[in-house]
Amino acid sequence: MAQFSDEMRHVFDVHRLVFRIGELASMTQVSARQLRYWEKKQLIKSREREGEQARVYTFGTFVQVSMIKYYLDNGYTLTAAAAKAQERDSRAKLLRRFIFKGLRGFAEMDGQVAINMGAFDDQQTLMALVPEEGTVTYRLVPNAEARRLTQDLPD
DNA sequence: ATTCTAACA
DNA sequence: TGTTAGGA
Repeated sequence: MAQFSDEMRHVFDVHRLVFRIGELASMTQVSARQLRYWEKKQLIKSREREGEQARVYTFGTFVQVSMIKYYLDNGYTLTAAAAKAQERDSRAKLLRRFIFKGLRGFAEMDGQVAINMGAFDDQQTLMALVPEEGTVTYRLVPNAEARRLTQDLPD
């Protein structure tokens, strides 16, 4: 069993899932022309291979392009679609932080238990105020204040 | 075979 | 945005 895991580990390493422009184009139904154009508009990124000139895209970019394509197909302009995709990505990252470490940070705000949900942006942290009964509310506080208020739970 | 940039019948 | 030229 351990041997299977060792041998198959590389299969699940997303860092190995990189694509060239033709592959990404067929995967997402977004033309190579569009991919180059979107990159020029700073909507997506590609990294260069050492010694090569051909673009290399990561799995994350594949997801990003897929999202932009989705919103594009639903009537959004390119710029708006990219913004939507970025927003979705931010929410996903926030949710992931919450799932993996959000429950470790607790604080008390206004006499209520609050969960530190992680950095919302460069300056603010999202706190979820959880009353004993009723609706959970959310508040953005400066990162420094969130750090001061939050008490990490022991492992 | 595939990708690159620049340019447009 | 598509497509094509001309080079790597």
